[in-house]
Amino acid sequence: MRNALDILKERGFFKQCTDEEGLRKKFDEGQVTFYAGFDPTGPSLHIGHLVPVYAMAHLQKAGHKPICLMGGGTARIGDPSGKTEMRKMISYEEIGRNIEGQKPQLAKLIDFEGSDAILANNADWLADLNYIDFLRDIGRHFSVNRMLTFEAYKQRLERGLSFIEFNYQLLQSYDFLELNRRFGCTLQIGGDDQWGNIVAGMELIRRMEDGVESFGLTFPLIARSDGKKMGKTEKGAVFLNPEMTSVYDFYQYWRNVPDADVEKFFLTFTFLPVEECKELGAAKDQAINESKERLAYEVTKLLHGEEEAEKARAAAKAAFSGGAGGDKEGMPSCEMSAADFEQGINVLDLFASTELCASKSEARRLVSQNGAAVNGEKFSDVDGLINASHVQEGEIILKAGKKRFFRIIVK
RNA sequence: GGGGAGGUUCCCGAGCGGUCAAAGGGGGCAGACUGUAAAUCUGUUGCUUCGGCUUCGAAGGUUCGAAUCCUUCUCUCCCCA
Repeated sequence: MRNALDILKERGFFKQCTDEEGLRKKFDEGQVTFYAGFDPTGPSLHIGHLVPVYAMAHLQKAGHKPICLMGGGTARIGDPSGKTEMRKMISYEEIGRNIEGQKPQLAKLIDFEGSDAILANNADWLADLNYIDFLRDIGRHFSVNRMLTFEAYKQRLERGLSFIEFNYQLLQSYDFLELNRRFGCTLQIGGDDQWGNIVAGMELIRRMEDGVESFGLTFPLIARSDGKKMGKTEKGAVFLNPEMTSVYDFYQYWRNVPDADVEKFFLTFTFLPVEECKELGAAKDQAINESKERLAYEVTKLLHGEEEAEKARAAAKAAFSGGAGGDKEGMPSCEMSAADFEQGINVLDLFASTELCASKSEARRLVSQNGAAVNGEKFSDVDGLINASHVQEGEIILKAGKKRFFRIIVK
């Protein structure tokens, strides 16, 4: 079997490693237990959280043992790495709900059922820590001088850093130590912003466990070539929970990715062979456009299942190829009664009642700027009415701009 | 605890008694161009029954009139202890 390190490298999951040769050897020798941390500060993971999950999936496929560490304890504090603001504190109760929400999402990519993968929660050992004991046993191994040299803290020193956040590194290091003791975990992986915390954890293990060796590996932070934040849209993050981000929107996110990112996204977010990813990403013009359709389908299939992916693809095709034919099932929609259309409904009111427009003013703008369409026909009369004559085959398709569709099912 | 600087529309940031729904930039939306890409250009960007209505940390007050002045409260940042 190929060394897991090579797999990560060729798919773009490798930024730096504390001891590459040592880790390579370790991977060759047998199963390595590794972990990555997740912050249950929200009810659902979003696309931006996925990189570590994919990396874990690759390592698991290569025969290694993953531990997903939910930061049930640390979520109450907030990691200062890469952030300029202190995070809101949330209750244990909310954290518990968040963990329940995220678990099945992790399971889409990581196999918990038929394997020895572990889902841990650091609240188990952090929640009841004794402050004095912790300072004595753990705190004494940390040098403030040293911590202040870490990039994550340096930046925050200018903006302000609370003592609580300053302690994050100790807690994360302690996590690594605990996982090492409990499960023999010897490798921590994470985004490159975690480098400092990972290294600190390794050092703690070395000191407290009498020279036990551990490793750290980080992946590059995945950014979009257009500078937009990964997984963020105008509407906000693209979540994995279909109630927060519809499968259709999820699909559309990948469908609309910049050309320059296609190869990278295939490598990172699908399990297609490397060669194929490169080919798909190297395509030009119409061909790369088709690559994006494939990308959207593959990623949607992985995270929402084949059936949902088919629906989203069919809905997108139906919407973009002129409206006729195709399955519109996956398109955002609502139901209205036929009686509502007898008198006719003002276009502005209708658009404003859907997710296409947030207010009537916005609808007015849209219509007067010639951005609205009904059943594929431009509709620019602000005072126009939508009535029964617009109902075609029991539905009305509204369109805002070039690619936002909404389907009204008339009963 | 003492002193100072501030909180403006999605974000940054002007405004400092009327001409302010509030400059400018970013972002967003729409149009043109395209490939459901990028870049570019143009328009637009509080809500509205189009009469008005609600916004400038919160509550009061002064004024014909306040984002702009006064009082109290609150939050943030900085300096000193």
